Amino acid sequence: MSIRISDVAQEAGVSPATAARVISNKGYVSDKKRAQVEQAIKKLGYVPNRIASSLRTNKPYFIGHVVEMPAENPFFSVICNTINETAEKAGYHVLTALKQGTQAKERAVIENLISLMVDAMIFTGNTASDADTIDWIQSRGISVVMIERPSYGSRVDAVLLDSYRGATLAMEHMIARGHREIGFLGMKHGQHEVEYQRYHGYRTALADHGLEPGPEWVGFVPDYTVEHGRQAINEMLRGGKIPTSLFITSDVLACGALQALYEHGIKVPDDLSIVGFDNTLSSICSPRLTSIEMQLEQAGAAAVEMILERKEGLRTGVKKVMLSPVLVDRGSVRDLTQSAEKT
Amino acid sequence: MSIRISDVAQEAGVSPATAARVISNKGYVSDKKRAQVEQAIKKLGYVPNRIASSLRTNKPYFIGHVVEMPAENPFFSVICNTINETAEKAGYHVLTALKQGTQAKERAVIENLISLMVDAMIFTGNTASDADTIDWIQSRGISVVMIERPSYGSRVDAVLLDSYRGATLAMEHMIARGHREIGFLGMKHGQHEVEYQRYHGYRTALADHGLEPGPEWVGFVPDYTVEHGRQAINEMLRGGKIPTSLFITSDVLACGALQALYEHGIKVPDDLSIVGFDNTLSSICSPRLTSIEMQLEQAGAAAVEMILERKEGLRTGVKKVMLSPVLVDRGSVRDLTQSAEKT
DNA sequence: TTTCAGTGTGATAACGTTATCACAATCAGC
DNA sequence: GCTGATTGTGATAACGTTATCACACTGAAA
Repeated sequence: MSIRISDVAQEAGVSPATAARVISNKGYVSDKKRAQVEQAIKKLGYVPNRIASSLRTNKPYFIGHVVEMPAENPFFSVICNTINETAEKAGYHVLTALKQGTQAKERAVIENLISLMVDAMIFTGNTASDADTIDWIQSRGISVVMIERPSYGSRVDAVLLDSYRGATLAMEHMIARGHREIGFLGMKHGQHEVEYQRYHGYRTALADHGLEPGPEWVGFVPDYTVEHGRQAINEMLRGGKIPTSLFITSDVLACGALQALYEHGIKVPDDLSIVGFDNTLSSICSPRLTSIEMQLEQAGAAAVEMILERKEGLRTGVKKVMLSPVLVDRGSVRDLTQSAEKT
Repeated sequence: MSIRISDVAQEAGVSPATAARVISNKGYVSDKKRAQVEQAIKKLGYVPNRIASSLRTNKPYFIGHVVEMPAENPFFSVICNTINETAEKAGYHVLTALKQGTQAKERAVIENLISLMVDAMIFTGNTASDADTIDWIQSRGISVVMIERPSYGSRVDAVLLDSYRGATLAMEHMIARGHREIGFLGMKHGQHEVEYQRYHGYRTALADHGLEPGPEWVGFVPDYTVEHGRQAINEMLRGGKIPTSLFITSDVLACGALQALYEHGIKVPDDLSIVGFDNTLSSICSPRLTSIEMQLEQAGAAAVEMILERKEGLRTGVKKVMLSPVLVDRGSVRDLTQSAEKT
């Protein structure tokens, strides 16, 4: 069924060793024999068997990627795409393992990847794995990179997205445009450091300007889904008085918010200004929203590059990369300073 | 570095063959030795090496998935998810290969998957590969399933989504609610059979009711993107008179359309009714749209099951599965018959 | 006691690749 | 014509697994 390197060698009238040298471009081969082998490869349609090669060399060129990918939220699929692209360029193949949340499940996924001999693993988003598991993986010579999972201390490489800075950018944007009544919609931050940073950035920015949010303008949801965003805003609207602007820490939530506002006939940005977060759906919804680009593409690429660095022996110490977010202005924040002049 | 089956055997005081029997649950092993081996596995943290196993058995339990996944359009990532899930349940691992469009690129991706010894390949969406390439893959004993790629005739298994029926459902929904002026926004259908079916369903439904669309109400875009949807509607609005409803053959396009309408202050469904297609973004946008659910989840699962059928020798002939779409009503079509009564 | 099926165990040889040898052959410099 | 480096080639042994033998041992039927 499958064509082996020895078939190629036979066809070309050389030894398997010589054929192997041609294929891997290593060692000395005369021009004549090289040409013979290349022709045989073409004729037989030979494709090297990477599985056998992996086994022999102990270098499968596999990177495992553990991630949860909700269909509704493109946040993670963006990272998936860049990881794949960057890895492919370096000759690695990405084994994406979609986990389902629980710790036991994640353990199974990790064992699966180990059984496939992965050179490295990337973990994206929230995890249930404890530090012992991470140690166990690393003890097998598998390098580990965490994306947006800051809680493992100094034992692993990590790519971090500066959520605090992101929140600050959003707030500065709104405050500079004259907003003083700024609401917040985000995710409950129990152990979620990242979520806390977004809220913390919000409160700090307000405090820096001597502002305090009305308590009815701050909402927390258990999860980033459209439906939660919708419900939260509906509840806020039931309260009566609304702020002049809202900082929403996820575009998915913001989409839900826009639905509720649409139903109530509240225009964005005329009646209410909004800044979203992560810049994933903000160019899809209507109206398009000003949002915080968290550099997801760079994050995926950076993770892969950190792995390559280690593989090539360029680095042994632990490295943390912190990416700086950028505000993408799509005009969903009304300029109150201008309109005040006009009236 | 890695713990081998022989290490487990030594720890348990048995031969590697016996340890292998315990691990693979095949052949006779006494309860006593089984217990010893199981304990040794636990103690050493042994994880079987699937690469070696694949090589030996010639059954890697890999399914390759060739697909293009634009970040903006969740259509394909939904299919990815179910393929992964279904395959994982059957003990297969999915190698997702993101292709970049050109024929040469797709060929490289296919060779890559062959080198990984995949048991089967799934192709989703438009491809550049010709029939020869598909024959070549199959000649290596690799089974092939096409999702939403109808043009290969009778040589390969395929999962088809009934676009014509989907269009019919959308049209019946609008016509039943009294709409007679129904516009169309879709993709150019050069060789794209699927796209043609959607347009064909639209025209046929109209004709069945003795209707003809105003020519300025029919738009074609080169690609399913938000921006194209937006531009197309902007152009339609420039024409002046608009229809009472629009059938848009992709939710991504519909999202762009909603942006244009929002900017012009045209309310959905009060001023204009819309039915979307594929039901991917229609619960995210505002307002939420009535859309045609194309059964993407079932499609992915069906593709995997067709592969399993073949592997288990339950089938040798070519099989085509046609999935029937369903309309999901989210109220984005105004009932003109009722409002006529009211006035 | 012999026979035979069933139960239990270990040695061994592959799967397709590649790293490491060993050994020629060539050619320059003395 | 000898040394030593460079160039070129093939045999061979692994990588970790598992399928196939071969060979025991048990208990029951003849």
